[in-house]
Amino acid sequence: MEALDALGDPVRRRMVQLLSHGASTAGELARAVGDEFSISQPAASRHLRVLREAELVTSEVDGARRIYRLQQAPFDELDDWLSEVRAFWNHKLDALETEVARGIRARRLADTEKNDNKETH
Amino acid sequence: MEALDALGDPVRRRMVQLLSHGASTAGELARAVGDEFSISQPAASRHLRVLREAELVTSEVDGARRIYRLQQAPFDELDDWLSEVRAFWNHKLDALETEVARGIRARRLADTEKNDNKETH
DNA sequence: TCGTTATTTCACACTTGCGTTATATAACGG
DNA sequence: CCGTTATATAACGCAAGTGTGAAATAACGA
Repeated sequence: MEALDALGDPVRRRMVQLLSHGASTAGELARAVGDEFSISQPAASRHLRVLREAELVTSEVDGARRIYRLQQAPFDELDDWLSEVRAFWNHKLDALETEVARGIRARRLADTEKNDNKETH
Repeated sequence: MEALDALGDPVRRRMVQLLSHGASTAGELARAVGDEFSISQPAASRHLRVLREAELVTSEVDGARRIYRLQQAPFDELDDWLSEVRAFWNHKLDALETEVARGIRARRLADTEKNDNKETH
């Protein structure tokens, strides 16, 4: 799931989203994200490079411009990964509860939420 | 899709995957990823914090230990995002091709793949 | 109550990533 | 050919992320 590495950035996610509506040129993409995120053309170009290297997109030369297109495979993989992860919600009970259930449940209600919030913040 | 920010790290992805098999304690998770990625327990704890703050997991106090659990909502959102992106493969033609198709198609075959590889590397 | 176990936080070093401006390429339209 | 347009790369600064060891907390078990 190296695809997720590349998607860990809002600019690139936006580019992917834009590309999901159809192929686009580097320039169009750069202008779009440039407006939305206030970044320069070279910055956008760099993001495109990351997407290319992660093989989430391909670029095709058309004269002086490059046409970018989403690539299917990595998104299929991502979907598989997600499905695998999400599959567990079909279980009613999970591993740890089964193993060490005794002793845990008793103390739960008291300290759960508030403690969690305190330590997170 | 801030969830994707947190998932842009292999250690955290592994943790999520482990948690998808059922709840687990900070210690168990730390040992698991510690072995696989050779990182210390505090490092693992920090990753758990990121997951917590992204609300991909919740932690529950159980005496001296913390039980971590996957949270459903963010994964549902991720799934929605992915579906939206993937939806475009149902189209046969995309925006740019429709607009500027003339002149593009002609040159395609020649320089596509090799140019792309050269510039990517 | 004390040593141990579980986990987080702190302080800090180091690496990585992202943005910028300037510059290099290359194709276009006259 | 030349100026313009489209993109990518280079060089560099800065902020963010990640790792480490040490220390703070807190519950546990005897």
